[in-house]
Amino acid sequence: MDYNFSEIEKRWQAYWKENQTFAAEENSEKPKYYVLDMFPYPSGAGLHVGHPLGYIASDIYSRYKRHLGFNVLHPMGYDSFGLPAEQYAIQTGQHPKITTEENIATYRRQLDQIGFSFDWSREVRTSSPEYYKWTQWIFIQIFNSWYNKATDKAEDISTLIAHFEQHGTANLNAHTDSEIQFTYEDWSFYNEKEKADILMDYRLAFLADSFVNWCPALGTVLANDEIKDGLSERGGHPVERKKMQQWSMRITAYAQRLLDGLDTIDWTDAIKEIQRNWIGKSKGASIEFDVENSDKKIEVFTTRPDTIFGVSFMVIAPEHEYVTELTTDAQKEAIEAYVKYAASRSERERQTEVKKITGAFTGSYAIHPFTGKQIPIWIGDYVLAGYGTGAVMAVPSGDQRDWDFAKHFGLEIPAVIEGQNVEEGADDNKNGIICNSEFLNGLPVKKAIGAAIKAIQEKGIGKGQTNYRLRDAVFSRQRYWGEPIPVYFENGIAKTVPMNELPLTLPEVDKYLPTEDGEPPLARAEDWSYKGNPLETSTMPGWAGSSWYLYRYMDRERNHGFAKVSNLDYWKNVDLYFGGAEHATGHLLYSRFWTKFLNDKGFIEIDEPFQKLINQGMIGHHANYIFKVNIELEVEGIEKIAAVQATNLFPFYVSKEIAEEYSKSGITNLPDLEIGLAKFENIISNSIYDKSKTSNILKFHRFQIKSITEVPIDIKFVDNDSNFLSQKFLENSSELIRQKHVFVSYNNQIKCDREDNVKMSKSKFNVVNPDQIVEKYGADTLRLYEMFLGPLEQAKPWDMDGIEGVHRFLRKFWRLFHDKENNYIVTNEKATKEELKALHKTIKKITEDIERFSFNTGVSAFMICTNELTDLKCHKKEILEQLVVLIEPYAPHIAEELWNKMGNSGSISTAQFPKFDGKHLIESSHKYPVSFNGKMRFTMELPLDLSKDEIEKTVLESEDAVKWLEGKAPKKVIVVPGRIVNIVI
RNA sequence: GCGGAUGUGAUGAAAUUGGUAGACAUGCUAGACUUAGGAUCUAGUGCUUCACGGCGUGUGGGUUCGAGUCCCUCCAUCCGCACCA
Repeated sequence: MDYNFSEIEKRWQAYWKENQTFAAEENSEKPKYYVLDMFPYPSGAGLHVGHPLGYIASDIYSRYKRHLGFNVLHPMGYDSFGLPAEQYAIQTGQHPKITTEENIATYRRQLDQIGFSFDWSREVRTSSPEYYKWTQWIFIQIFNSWYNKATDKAEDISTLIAHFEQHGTANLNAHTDSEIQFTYEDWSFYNEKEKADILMDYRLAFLADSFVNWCPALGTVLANDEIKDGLSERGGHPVERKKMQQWSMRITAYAQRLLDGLDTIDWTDAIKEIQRNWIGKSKGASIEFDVENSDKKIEVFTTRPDTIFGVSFMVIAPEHEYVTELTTDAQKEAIEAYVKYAASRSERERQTEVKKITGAFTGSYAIHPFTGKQIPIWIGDYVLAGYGTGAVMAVPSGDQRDWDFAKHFGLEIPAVIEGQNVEEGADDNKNGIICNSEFLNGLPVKKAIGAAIKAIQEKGIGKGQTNYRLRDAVFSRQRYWGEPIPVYFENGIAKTVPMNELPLTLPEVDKYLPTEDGEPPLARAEDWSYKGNPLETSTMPGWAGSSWYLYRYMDRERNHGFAKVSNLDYWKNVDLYFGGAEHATGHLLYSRFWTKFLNDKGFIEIDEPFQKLINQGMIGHHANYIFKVNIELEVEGIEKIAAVQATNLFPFYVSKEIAEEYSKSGITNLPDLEIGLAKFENIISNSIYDKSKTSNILKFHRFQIKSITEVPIDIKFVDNDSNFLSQKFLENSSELIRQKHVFVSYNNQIKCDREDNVKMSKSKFNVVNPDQIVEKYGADTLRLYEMFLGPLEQAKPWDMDGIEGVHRFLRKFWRLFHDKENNYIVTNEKATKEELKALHKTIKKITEDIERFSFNTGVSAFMICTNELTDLKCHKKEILEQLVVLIEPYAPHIAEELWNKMGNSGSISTAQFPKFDGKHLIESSHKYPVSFNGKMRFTMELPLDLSKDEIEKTVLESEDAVKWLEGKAPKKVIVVPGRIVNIVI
């Protein structure tokens, strides 16, 4: 073979490993450059072709920076706590630690064979006690801190205690949920528990009640996306909104700084906008409404206090603390039913299904603060409890959701903006003039807002206020496979495990499930206590470990706290960060929060973790589905068998066509029972199903289809063109068939449904693994191909169609150095003008493309250059040596090989990057496109030193121009020297 | 619903400041070499037309000598929305 990539790649990968080629230097004089990839969760499916996309891009940039003389830090690790390993543990009993280690080993092998220039001496794993010791340490730091708004910083809790001891809450400007005011004397009389409770309202990591999606049957809390139609995705159990005591992080204290920081970092506007929205700063007013015959006041926040005269009712969340009290006896039944219904709906559903308008009247009335009118108080699930005050003053003329609610329940819609047609819908634009609003009449909206706030303040019923949509982040997880929270409870008081006893390691448990009482899995551990006091049983969320890992990489010695101070000072923050945009509001916000916190406490100098961010697009792939028919059987002589049981007993799968046919038949009794039966017989005659064991079951006389569910099926079992389930799969004993699943088909063929461009995941069985590609074409081809697919930031489907072309290119590149017999043919001849032009054009293009992260056009540039040099029959070292350095970031293995063949020793990785010299590109003439009325008609080669007038004259006199002018005189001629000529006729 | 993005040949795409639309690949067609081709090489390939030409960057409009690029309208698709990571 001419270009023996597998031998070359293995050799150089071994060389890099042996020589620690890519280890970042300690105590370097060079300028630093820190390139980081979001570390992967090591899933059981292994690395798929989507993962390396970002890694290749970051690797190209890292290698490029090394050529420019930077000390590059380019590490990799694993975000190795997470649900999938825990799910697997629940199913199989295998410790997640073992699963995770196996998966990491696979990832490492796969990463190594792609030839990344990672500094593996700094690897981190969030699940290793050595690492999470410091995650726990940071948690304790946060727990022992409060936010002083006066200094606009997190401070040690001791300064707060000192303030309480001297002044009580007087002159305190803290970020807190507490409204309790007390004097220093009060404080001195509080007992330990009372003090602890007060401090808890100030701590940045704190215990509080939060709403969660509780699934009683599973005994666990579910994520929004684990819930489908109010039922758990796994098992289909009911889920309810429930208040539970949870650890939370007071990220809201940082809302303004998180907002301001966005202006200092180089991220895309899209991501910044998402974060701005998430933080959701809004200016408006908080207003308290009195309630008739009650001393309760309902507090609302509105951005439109100017529309206060448009309020015709109030809506409070079904979970609002006053619901019970506000409900009159007459409405009791309705309200209770509605509260129960609302609890069954997920927050997502409540936000999404806006057309489904539901609510109930409490029977109570609030009093309008200005008009004194009665305002009915409703509950409605479009108002979310965890959001703002959990109550809104409804202005149906100004807010579409309020308008929909009013229409649905026949409530009044008073107009407050001149010219408003309240029958058509709400009008939320801020350009109108206020009317029907007493003292606000005639004011434009923007002025009215100020006037309304002033009036509200004067009346003492509220004040102007800035609100943030951002909520405190729930930090507890009722799971096993996460960092234990280093807290124990002594007489009900939360205390942290002493620093010198960290890490608090995960205990062994008999099962990875919650206890019978619904306690998290850690409660199963024997003696899960600290000095006789119970330890916290919830664990930390996935974002804990990933919020600070960038600092751990800076210190390879792992011997100096969470990271060595001198190294923190040298590396500062990540210069260039690669990762998916899906982390926009999770990881990317939380790590900014922790960085600001660590900065406040003086542990680090920097304020933002990631200076520049690149979001690589997702690589999707098609997924295939078949349809599982869930039936209810009536077996001869026996009672009806329930749906779930029948399905398990006799599950069958059908193609999309049959599923649709079944769906159309109303999912009741099948009209063509015989046909249905015949299909079963057909299967049996095809011996897909064990006949001997089914004879009894088949004696049913009726079956009902209860539902049809889509089930993903491994793409490797499905023919790519026809979407038929492969014959092999049907014939051979597969896993599904071993479980006695039946496939109903026509002519023994099952056509699967196909969905294109789906995110690759183990659960969809559509993962494309890079291993076979590397084996067949080599890592350099994979690297180039992934870059060649399209713009890095754009989502794109994976297909293998173009990979041959990229591979052919590398072989063509190889042939610039070798003849047909694979003899090395590079010469020391002097390069020609054309050859230098081809090279420098490429140097310019490649440099610009890397700088703007346009790697796909970079690959094209290499192809063009190689094509040109091949045509020029150029085999000259003067040209090729530079070209090899140029291509090294993209295709490092072949570059190392050729670099050494050309007589260089050692690695190419720090060779100087070629410098562009414009003198090779200077042209003496330009091929001018000549347009008539903007349409290009012909081109004309003209010297570049001609003046505008000379160009115009020459062009107009040309034969082509005369033909196109058709004897008419041009109205206007536009000449842009060096570019175009446009003639207007 | 709210928020963010994307629409260009048969396909992945290119066109960096408004200046020759479709570079570079894939696929396809024809040819060469070959016992053979899933190897290699050559030519062609936006649509339409015998041709001259006409039409072409999701839709409709606007600005401009000139628009894929700027402005407005509508449509379609994808992504995120707080316990997936």
